[in-house]
Amino acid sequence: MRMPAVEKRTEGQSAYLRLREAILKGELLPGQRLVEKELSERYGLGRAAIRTALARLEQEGLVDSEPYRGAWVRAIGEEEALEILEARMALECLVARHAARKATAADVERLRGILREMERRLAEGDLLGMSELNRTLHQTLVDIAGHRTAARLIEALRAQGVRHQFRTILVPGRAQQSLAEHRRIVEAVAAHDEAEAERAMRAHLEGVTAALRQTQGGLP
Amino acid sequence: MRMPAVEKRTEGQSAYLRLREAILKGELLPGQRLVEKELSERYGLGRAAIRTALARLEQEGLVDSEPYRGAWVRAIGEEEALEILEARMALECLVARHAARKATAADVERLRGILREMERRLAEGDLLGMSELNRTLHQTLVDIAGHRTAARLIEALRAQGVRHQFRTILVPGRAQQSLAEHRRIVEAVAAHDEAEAERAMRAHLEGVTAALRQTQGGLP
DNA sequence: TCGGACAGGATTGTTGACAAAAAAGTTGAC
DNA sequence: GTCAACTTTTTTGTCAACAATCCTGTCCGA
Repeated sequence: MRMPAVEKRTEGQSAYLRLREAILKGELLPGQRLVEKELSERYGLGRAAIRTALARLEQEGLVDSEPYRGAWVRAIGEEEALEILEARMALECLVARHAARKATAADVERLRGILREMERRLAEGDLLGMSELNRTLHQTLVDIAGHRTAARLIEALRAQGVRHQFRTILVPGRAQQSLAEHRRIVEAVAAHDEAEAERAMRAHLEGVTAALRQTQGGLP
Repeated sequence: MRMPAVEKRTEGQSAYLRLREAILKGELLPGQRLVEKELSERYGLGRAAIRTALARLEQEGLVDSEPYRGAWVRAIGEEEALEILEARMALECLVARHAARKATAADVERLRGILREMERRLAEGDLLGMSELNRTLHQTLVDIAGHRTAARLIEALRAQGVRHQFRTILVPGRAQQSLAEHRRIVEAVAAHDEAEAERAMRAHLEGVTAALRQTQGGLP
C-alpha cells in the first residue's frame, strides 16, 4: 500500500492511518470496541473503508476481531509486552550490526546531533522530548542499517509495545541511563564495531526491560 | 481473526486462507496480477471478501498494491530473501533459547522422534519429506518456546521466504548437513543449554544462508 | 425465583450498482 | 512509422440496501 500525500489518498488509506494513529496515541483504548458505524460517523469515512482498515490493523496485531461479534483494540498484557521487547532486542541487535557496518561520516554526525539534542532535553527536564528523540535515534539506526525486513518488523513491534514502553520514561534516573546507553551505541556505530554495537544495543534494551519490570502493574 | 472450522467460516476468512495458500504453494506467482473479479469467479467468493483478503495479505507482506492500479503477488528478490533469513535467524535464536529453558522430557522425545523420521527420509532419498519435517521441527521448537510474539513473526517470515528456501533442498549434501545441524539443536535443547541452543540454531541458519547463496540466480 | 424461549435491536457480512481512475485501443496529423 | 489526443474498456473504490448473526431484554412456565 504505497502511501501518497494527503490529497491523493483513498478513503481506505485514510481510514487505516487515522485509526492506527488513534490507537497508538491512546484515543482508542485497549479493549475498546471498534464499531464500524460509529467509526464511520466519527471519521467521516465509509463503512467499507473502515472494514478494510480494521482488517489491516488486525493483521498488524493492533486489533482483534471475531466473526459477527466485531472488533476491538487488542490489549497487550505484561507478558506480551516483555515478549515484544525480547523480539525487538533480537531484531534491533541485527540492525545495530548492520548500522555499524554501513554508517557514513554523515550518518554518524546525524546520530551525534540527536545525542546532543537529547542532552539538551535532559538538562531541561523534558522527558517527553527525550522519549521522542529516543525514537528518532532508533529510527535513524534502522535507516542507516537499510535492512527493510527488520525495519518493517521493528515498526510493527514498536506500535504494539508503545503504550507499555511509554511509562518507562517515568522511572527515576532512567533518562540519564538511557542517554548513556544511546551514546555507547552511537560510538560503536561510529567505530564500525559490529560486535560492540550489538552488545550496546542489547544492554540498552535490557535497561528498558528492567525499567518496564519496575513499573509493572502501573499503567497510566 | 479467530479461525473456526471450515463450516463456520465467513467468506472473508475463506478468501484469506485460500489466497494465502495459493501464494505459498506457487499457484499464484510473484509479480502476478491479482484481479478482484477474476479471483472472485475463480474461488466462488464475493468481491468484498477478496478485497478484505488482499488487504490482509498485503499487511502480511505477501501482496503489494497501489490505488486504482490493483494488487499483485509481491516478488521477493535475492537481497530481501537474505534479509528474511537474517531476521529469522535473530528470532529463531531467541526461540531456541526459550525452548532450551522450557523443554520437558516429552518435548525432547517429540523432537527426537522428528529427527528419527528425518533420518528415515534421508535414507530413502526423500528430499521433500525432509523439507517438510524440517519445518515440523522448527515449528515444534516454536511451540515449546511458547513465545507467541516470536512465533507470529517467524510465521510471517516463513511465508515470505518459502519460495527461496525451497530450492536449498536441491543443494548436494545440504540435507545431510541439515540433519546434523538439527541434531545439534535438539541436543542443546534437551540439555537445557540456552547458549548452545542459540549457537546451534545460528550455525544451522548460516548453513541455510550459504546454501541459498549457492543457488542464487536459479529460481525454479 | 430461575431458566428457557422468543422478539427486537444492534451490528457485522454480503451483494450489486454506480463513481472514479487507469489501461488499452483507435484515429489523425506530421 | 511515431506520437498525441481522444474514446472505450477494464478494474478499483465507494455506497446503500439487504441478509445473517449475536446480544439483550422481556415474558412465561416450572
